Amino acid sequence: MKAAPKTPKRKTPADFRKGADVFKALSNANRLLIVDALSRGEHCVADLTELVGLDISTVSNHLAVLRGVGLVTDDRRGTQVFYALRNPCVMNIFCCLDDFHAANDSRRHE
Amino acid sequence: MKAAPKTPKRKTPADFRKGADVFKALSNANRLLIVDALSRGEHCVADLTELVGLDISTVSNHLAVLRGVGLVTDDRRGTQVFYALRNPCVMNIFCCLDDFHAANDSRRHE
DNA sequence: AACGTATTTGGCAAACTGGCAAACCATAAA
DNA sequence: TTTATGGTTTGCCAGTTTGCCAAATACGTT
Repeated sequence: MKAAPKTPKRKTPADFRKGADVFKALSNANRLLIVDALSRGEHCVADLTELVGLDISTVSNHLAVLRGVGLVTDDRRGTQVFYALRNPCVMNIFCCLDDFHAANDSRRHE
Repeated sequence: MKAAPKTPKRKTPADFRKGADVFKALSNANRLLIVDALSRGEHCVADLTELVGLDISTVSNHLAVLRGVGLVTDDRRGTQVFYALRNPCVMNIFCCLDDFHAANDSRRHE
């Protein structure tokens, strides 16, 4: 059941702003590190804090940014909160990025 | 001839920084507008300037940002400079973004 | 109540933003 | 050479944002 693409192509200024916000959320190395970790499964905040090696409040803020644009979900279970990627598409973006860099790097020594 | 993936998975901090830079370049609505235009074919700076409706120097700066991370190429032909997407992958990222938003939006009214 | 886990808030220096204008560079035409 | 056209670079701006931490707060379990 595919959703009907009521707006086939034309993008509005709001669309671009929305897209820009998502990219901005991804424009930080530590947040990318977090997303990468989440791409391999859900993690609680403490885990992610250890991973990035910053204060837990800082990590919580990073997670809030990712949540703000809908990239991740939070699920409280007892005293812990587990984060996960909301959408596998994010992984695609990651793959695209890899391809992009690979292509550009190979182009370098032509 | 596929390039040998010497580094199959492990991402380094530098990788994340590099990725973050690309996303940062895409984290502006006007630049997104430009990329969208270029996704439909090359354009000279004057065209793009008319499209976004800003000073040509501003547009030139935006293009410099996109060039800086390798997203676009510039090709001088006479007195004009034509810009184009360096890599079709960028379009994939765009598509992913669309899917992402569509998925999130549909989730909104569940 | 006390503990463990996470979020919020406030503060900070540093970096960055997006835009314009003016000066500058490069090519083509007169 | 001069002039015109098309882009780029640089300087500048006020304002915003960044990323981080520490302290205060909230939530849940024991």
